[in-house]
Amino acid sequence: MVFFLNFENFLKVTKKMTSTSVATSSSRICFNSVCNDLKSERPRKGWQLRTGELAELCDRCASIYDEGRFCDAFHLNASGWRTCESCGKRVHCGCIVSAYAFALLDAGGILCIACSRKNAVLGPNSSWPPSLLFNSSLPERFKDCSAKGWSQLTGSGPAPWRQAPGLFNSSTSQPELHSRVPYEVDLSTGIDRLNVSERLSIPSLEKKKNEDFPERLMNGPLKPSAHDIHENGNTGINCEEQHTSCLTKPQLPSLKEDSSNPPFGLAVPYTSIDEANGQMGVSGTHLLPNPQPSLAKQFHSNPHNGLDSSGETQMRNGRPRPDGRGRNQLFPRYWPRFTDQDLQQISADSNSIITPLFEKMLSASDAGRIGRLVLPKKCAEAYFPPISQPEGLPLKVQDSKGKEWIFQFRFWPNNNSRMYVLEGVTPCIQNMQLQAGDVVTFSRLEPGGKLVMGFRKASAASASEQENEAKNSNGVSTHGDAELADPSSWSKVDKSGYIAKEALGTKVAVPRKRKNSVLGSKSKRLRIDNEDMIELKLTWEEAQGLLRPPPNHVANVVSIEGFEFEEYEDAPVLGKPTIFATDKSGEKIQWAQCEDCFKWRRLPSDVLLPSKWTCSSNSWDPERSSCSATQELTAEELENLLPHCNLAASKKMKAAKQESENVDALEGLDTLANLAILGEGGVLPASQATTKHPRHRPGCSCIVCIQPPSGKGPKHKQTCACNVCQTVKRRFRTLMLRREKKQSQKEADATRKKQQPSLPDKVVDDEPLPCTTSAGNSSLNPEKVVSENLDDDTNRLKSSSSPFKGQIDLNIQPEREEELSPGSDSGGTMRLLQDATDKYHRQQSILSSSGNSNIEVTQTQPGSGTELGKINSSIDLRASHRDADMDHPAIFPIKTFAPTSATG
DNA sequence: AATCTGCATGGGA
DNA sequence: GTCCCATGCAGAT
Repeated sequence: MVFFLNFENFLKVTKKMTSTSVATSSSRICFNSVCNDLKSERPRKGWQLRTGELAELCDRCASIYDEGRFCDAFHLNASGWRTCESCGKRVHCGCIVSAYAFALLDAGGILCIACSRKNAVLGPNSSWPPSLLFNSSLPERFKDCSAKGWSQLTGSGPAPWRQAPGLFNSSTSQPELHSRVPYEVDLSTGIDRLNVSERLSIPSLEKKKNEDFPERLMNGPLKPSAHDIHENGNTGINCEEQHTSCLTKPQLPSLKEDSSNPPFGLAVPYTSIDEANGQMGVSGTHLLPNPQPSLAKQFHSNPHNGLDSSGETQMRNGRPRPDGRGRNQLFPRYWPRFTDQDLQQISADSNSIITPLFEKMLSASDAGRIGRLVLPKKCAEAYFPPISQPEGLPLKVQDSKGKEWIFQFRFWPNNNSRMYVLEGVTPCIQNMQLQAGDVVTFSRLEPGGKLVMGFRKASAASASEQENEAKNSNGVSTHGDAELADPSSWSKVDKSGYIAKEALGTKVAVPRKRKNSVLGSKSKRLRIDNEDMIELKLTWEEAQGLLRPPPNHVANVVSIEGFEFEEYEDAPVLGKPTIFATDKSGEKIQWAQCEDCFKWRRLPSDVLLPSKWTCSSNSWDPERSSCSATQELTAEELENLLPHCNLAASKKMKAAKQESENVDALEGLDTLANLAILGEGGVLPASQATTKHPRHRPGCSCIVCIQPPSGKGPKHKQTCACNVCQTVKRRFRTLMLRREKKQSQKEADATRKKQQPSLPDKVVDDEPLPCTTSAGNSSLNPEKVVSENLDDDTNRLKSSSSPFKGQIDLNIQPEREEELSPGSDSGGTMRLLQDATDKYHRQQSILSSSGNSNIEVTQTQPGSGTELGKINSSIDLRASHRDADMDHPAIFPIKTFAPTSATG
């Protein structure tokens, strides 16, 4: 059994070791347990001992060792010989000397190191009980795959099991961390290394440590091992990780299990923490994740190799995992999805082996300026050093470029649990130019166990997640939602870089997760739902309205989930939306609207206008190069001419202009993006939203802030005259009046509809319309909602002509958007009407009886002679849709607006 | 005032 | 109901 270190040999080794390193230096006897020759004056070095020193051998043994024949010579009769599954060569798998001479196969059996390397699937046998991995002074045949990485990467000297301060201590780059860090941690071992004195000086630590350990052990990262006993007996810091899934489960002794019951039959005595003396009397055999990178997929297929007791879990999972220790405990969304490129990116050294550990999509918080990256708990506990103190410890992480970062790995107590974070990630995040939605990956670089942090931009992440999904010929994912949600994932645009992410970032910076994505199911906050999709569609329609093909380029039209997007071979240009048409003579022309007077001017079809264009720039028609000149188009012609989407964009542009105080400096998509985050009253948030729900200031009276979370806490009083309550009450009145009107004058109403068949623009309430002409009313009037009186159609019509008011529509009930959206539920209008009536009566009762203004109003406007009138909206203040309200404040008006033609 | 820090909250699984 | 975790938020700096 490969893993069963021959106990006899083990004892010999450990005997030698316990006789200490002295044996290697002071003893004159060859360290080889079966050799009693005297060392020479200059003893030659053999394998590495736990102390970090090298076994000193006599010349003969050293020569044999160097030739890689040590086991052949001295362990021939020992147990543990196996045959390489590939070349058939016999390999001794049962002693320290041969620790790196072979690699364990998941499917069972071993490969000699040569075959292992040749196949590039397994590194040196990281599956060895780490306590036995003495690898600094291996025969030449092993060295490249074993020890050198340790010293090189950790800077901790040749002994891998020794402290690797270079990995985790605060180092000189962050001296301030020193004081905070009583630990020295070797990430490769995954265990924090308390300086002995400090460890001892923390009485409660061990207790906490014990608290830590069971969970840790269950996660597999830590297992008591023997070498402390044999070696130091005091520090016990020589924790090693178990580099394989093979040992995960069986080597997860509960601390309650006695060390005398070494699981898995490993002939390594276990001890648990020395509770008696409070010392870390035992070094954990740290269970490292299976080091096999994705390259070794074939070896994951059969988890049962007789050694892999974690195969149970693996089988349960039914899927391979790059890391056997933690992955089975991780949510799939954290499963690393490294591509070979990722791995290559991380490891330029072809000899290095990357063990994907986990990955995480950056949340807005993670990518924000706070610099705290929330770590998935299980991942943190599985792959990061155990920490018992909230302060945690510094963690040295190398990025894919080799640059080292030091983060503070810590946790916060949270609901009897912990919340693990990496602090101080901002520089790294910025360095990588990551933003919310991008994916950071954590992997382990072997040998050396160095923690490596990679990343995938959202586009890459999307691509990688959607590997199996069809891409159209232009490389644009057919999944329009996420692609559209994140411009960075829109390859063409992203590639061009013409559309700065910032331009759209306010709307899309948050991770938009794909439906059905394992990464996307976690948080509703991050999830894009149908409503968002509608919003995005519209938004991108608008965006498309602003995109002009680059000169001499013709846009390809790409259909993504039913929506057409223009795609340009070259970078698109942000231009003023215009309307292309053909005049009576058949000449292609375009109509552009002046930013100042809003009159439409005829222009040649091939001209490209800046996003802000005025009559004065109309060099093509000198007669109309002034705003005072009359418009060529009649209102009627314009009405027929204006496409909805262009108008929407146009109007937004105009709205933006009129809101020049806030958005003066913004152009093109910036304007759109900022419009999208206009808050109540059309006020642009002071800072770009990094979260979907921007932080509000005290005193903020927006619908979000005036409501306690989840509707708890004090409610509005009946006499409350706040904006919201007034609006709600007004809408009640409106609804009531309408209902009465409709019920009592049904026929009259029908007659009126017939009398106004040519007014398809008759719409409801104050909802701005996305596609009305932008001429005329376009002011962002924050008082619009309040001041409006919707009791009559005239007012409705009037108010409806406002294209955009930059105001949250308080009548929006996001979760009902779908069913209420025009066209989506034409048959349900009456039902909704009934609902509204019921709710109204209910709320009236509530209002009159309790003064509680937790009002849910459903306001319904049945079609007024046209289906476009079927716009329903509702408000549920009780529910206080914090996120929804603030997430898309400026979008709501778009979503529920029925398209309508110009009203002049 | 801005930023940092530690914890609380609440939606979602 | 529990747990996770994104993010809010209040106090500290």
